[in-house]
Amino acid sequence: MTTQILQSIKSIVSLNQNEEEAFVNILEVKQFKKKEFLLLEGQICDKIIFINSGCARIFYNVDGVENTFQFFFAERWYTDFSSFLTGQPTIENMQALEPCEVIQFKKKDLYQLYDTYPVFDRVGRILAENAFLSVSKLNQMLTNEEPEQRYLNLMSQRPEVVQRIPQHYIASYLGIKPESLSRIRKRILLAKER
Amino acid sequence: MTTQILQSIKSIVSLNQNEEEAFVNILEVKQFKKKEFLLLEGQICDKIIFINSGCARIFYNVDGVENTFQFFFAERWYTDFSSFLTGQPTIENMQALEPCEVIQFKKKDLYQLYDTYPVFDRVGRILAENAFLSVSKLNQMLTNEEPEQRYLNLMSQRPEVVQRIPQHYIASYLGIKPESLSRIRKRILLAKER
DNA sequence: TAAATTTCATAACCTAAGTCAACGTTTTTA
DNA sequence: TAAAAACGTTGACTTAGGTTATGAAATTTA
Repeated sequence: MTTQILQSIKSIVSLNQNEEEAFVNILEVKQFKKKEFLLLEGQICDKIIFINSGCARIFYNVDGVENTFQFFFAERWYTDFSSFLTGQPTIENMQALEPCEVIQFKKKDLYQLYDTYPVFDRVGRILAENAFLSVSKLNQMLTNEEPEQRYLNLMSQRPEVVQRIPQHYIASYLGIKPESLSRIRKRILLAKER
Repeated sequence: MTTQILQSIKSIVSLNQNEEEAFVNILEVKQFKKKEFLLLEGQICDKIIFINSGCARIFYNVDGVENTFQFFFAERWYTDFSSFLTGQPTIENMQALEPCEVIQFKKKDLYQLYDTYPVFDRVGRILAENAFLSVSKLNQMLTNEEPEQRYLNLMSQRPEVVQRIPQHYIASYLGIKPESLSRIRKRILLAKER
């Protein structure tokens, strides 16, 4: 159950037996059905989530319109770091798109680990840095790429998104309507045939 | 010269005299003329910049097209945290839009401070956290807002941008062409008249 | 301060995305 | 497994932004 998350941690730092046990002790395994919410806007995000299996999307809700901005698959870490840091309610929603098994742990337990085993400071810092790099990259794409180009890049760089995620969520991720994505796909198909 | 940056630091942590002197010792004051580059793509961003006066923009260069994604004024911190962390060359450009006086310090000097005075760990962490919050907010805007709405928000939330920054840079920040911003401004004006 | 450059606005036309509606297919659920 | 819901495509039409070109005003620079 905890094999994957331990492997992920150990790719960052090496843990001795005490440290590993202490870490495993704060872990909680949870199952979510399709469409269930792993995180709901308004909640305070006081946990860090690691996805064992399944996939989920993160979206903002603006006047009833859901703007998807990221997809997460197995082996990926997630927290709304803004809410996690500030203690303010989150405006992000995380929803299972397939049945999900996740491993999560609480902020307060992590902070206790920080105090007992300094090695976890480094884990926390690196997770935070990765979160930063991930959002920065997303912003780069949003700033520099048109929807059609983003879709082409998605196909080549993250094929599992195009294969596993329903198109209307991908459209939302690209900042366009499902009808427009449908047209883009048609354009791409026609271009290929020539 | 160093009054503003010290004040900014002291709003985060309190420093004793030794710590303050050690910090002031790593500071370097620099002047930039209008249009000069404080950071150029391809460089490794191994410094943190604090703006004393003037203003600057950050942009990506994509096939000769400059995509502006942030403006900085006095009292603001800047580093390309991605390049700073990874040691990879930056793809960000920082260009003075007005004559600028900045205070900067090097990564290696900061890391020495970390080792000597633990209080600076907290400074570094909080600057990093703020950097994250800032990119998250940008992501929110890019994901949730249309150019016209973003311009209206810019006018009310950051009037100094609209007042001091040439329109074609603002257009780029909004992800549109100067001609389109001109039309948006006209639309807003007409709407006001009614 | 005169010339050069930059900035901004506007017009005409083009293009991609939005909107609305219809319809067939796939998936979910009772 | 039958009915309901969700999903994806297409068409007709609208709209916002892109492109190209022109010119005036403001700012910079020599």
